[in-house]
Amino acid sequence: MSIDAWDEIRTAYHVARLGTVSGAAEVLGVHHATVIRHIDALEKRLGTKLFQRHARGYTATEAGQDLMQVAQATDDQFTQLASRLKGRGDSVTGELVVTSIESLSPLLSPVLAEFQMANPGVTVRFVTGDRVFRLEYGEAHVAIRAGTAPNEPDNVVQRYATVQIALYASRKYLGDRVLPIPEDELPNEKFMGYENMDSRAPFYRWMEDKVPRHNIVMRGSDGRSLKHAIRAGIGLGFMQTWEASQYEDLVQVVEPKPEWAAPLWLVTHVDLHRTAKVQAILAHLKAAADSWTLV
Amino acid sequence: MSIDAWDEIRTAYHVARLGTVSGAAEVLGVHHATVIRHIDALEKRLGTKLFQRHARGYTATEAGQDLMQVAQATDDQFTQLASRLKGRGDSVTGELVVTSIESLSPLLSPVLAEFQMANPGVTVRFVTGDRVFRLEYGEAHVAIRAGTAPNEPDNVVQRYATVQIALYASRKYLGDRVLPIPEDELPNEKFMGYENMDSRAPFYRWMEDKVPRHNIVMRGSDGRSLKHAIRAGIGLGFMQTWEASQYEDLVQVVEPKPEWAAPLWLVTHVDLHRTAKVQAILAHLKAAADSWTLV
DNA sequence: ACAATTCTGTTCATGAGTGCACATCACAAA
DNA sequence: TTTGTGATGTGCACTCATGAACAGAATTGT
Repeated sequence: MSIDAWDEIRTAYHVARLGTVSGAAEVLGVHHATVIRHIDALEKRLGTKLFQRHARGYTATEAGQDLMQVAQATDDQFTQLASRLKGRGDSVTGELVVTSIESLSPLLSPVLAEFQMANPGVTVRFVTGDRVFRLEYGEAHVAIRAGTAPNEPDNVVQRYATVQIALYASRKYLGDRVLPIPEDELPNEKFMGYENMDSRAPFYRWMEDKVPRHNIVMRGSDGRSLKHAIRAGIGLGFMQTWEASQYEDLVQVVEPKPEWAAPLWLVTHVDLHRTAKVQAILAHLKAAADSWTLV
Repeated sequence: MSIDAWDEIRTAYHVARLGTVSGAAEVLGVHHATVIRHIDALEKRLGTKLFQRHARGYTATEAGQDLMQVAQATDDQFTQLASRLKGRGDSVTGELVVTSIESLSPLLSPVLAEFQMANPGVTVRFVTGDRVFRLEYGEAHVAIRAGTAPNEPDNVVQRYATVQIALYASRKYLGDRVLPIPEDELPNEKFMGYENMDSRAPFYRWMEDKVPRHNIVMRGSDGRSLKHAIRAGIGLGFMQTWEASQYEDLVQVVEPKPEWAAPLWLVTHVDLHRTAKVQAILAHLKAAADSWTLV
């Protein structure tokens, strides 16, 4: 059975500490009648006299002194807690959880690593997965979403960068073909796509639209395996321009189309958005985006 | 700067523990609106978000988890305190401070020692002194007072035993005198008295009245030295009958007079009177008095 | 797909707790 | 002795925190 009158204990603590009801009332910022009532209620609740009353003030009994010691410790702990929380709100320390779809991982990882090195006090956790991590359940501080603008309530959404998408193939696949390949001949090429058909990404809808089923020769569930397949020369596949540019053996078969481009969104929960830590990572992400050449 | 909203912390603790406002409200026995208000107020006070709100409930942020740990410890300590105080009210343990005038020390000491052996958990402190120890300042649990009935407020006074006083002398002083000495010849004898003249004890007023100054040959500040002086044969002196009867060499010169008798009073502070410890010592003192043969 | 349940969040009337004023008492100083 | 100060204690008016009711939203069960 726990005590459900912490404020009364706090009142009793100050009375025991100062020795008088009036003094405690002044410190607590309440009327001395309130202090007396708190003491009476607490003694009734505990079934023990905590103080001996006399005209010069209240002196604590053994029980009262015991309570004072416990309350003293509590007061110290609460004070420490308060300063700790105040400091935490203004400084970037502790855990920082960032989530995004898996395909943005190679883009974001170095930025996050950079952020961690700039803020040694913070532990960055970068979680990716097929399921959407929900900010409102505290699963992450920041989410980088792609596609249509998310409009969940209680989430603050900011426009971020835009990822350009183009069609790539390896030199091995192309051989000595002349580029560019005319657009109306593209459906005859072999393609690769994602495992889950319900991907609403515009470039995949373009592919499902234009390319006959039998020419989609491979599907993968993650971007890494698709990338390897393209480089192995199985066929054409969509890639982000910045990622493809890192590989010498990949050739841009079709230039990025505006309708393929995927907008990115920075999403944070409203309860965490104003904290220094979240603001810091947002600023860092934006600064990194400025140095990107995605177009 | 300490926190002055312990109840709000308690509320937040239960919210963090249970995960929902409704659940916390039920445990706390308050309306869920109250819980929401407490959380909002506490977050505003601390300047930090403690929870992320969503339709399924509240999940604690890092700050909230920190608070929960501290509050958990506090709750444990308060629970322990409560059970400790409850036990203390019903059991006779800890310190027991008894005060009386110094002259009652030989009468009470063995009784208190007996009480301590019957209650091993208690530490008896028997304080005597010329100054009156005040119960209302918590200086003692029980006082044994002599003389006129004390009527301090907030003190509960009970009639105790009556100490009989008589005039004694040693055989050495009396020699082969025939007893009793006629009352009108008593002023010619040598007397001993207390140092402080303002003693309002009736037998001393009798002495100051009847005996001329030059026959009061010695004054002492404590009973022990007077007792030794009487046994050494310096003169006559007042003693309590029960104490004098323990010494073979002392002779009762004048029988105890009713007007010399000193009534004893058991005095306790009203705030402590109902505790088991005080009740136990009072019962023990009364039982000891029943076995006395003071008359 | 729809209903039921279970949360949060807000508004408004009410009552418990608070503040005020005054009485009382004890101690100290003039 | 008297006066002044500073403490506890108590009745009364009032305010603020609380509780009730309702609305909205999301999840769960059928």
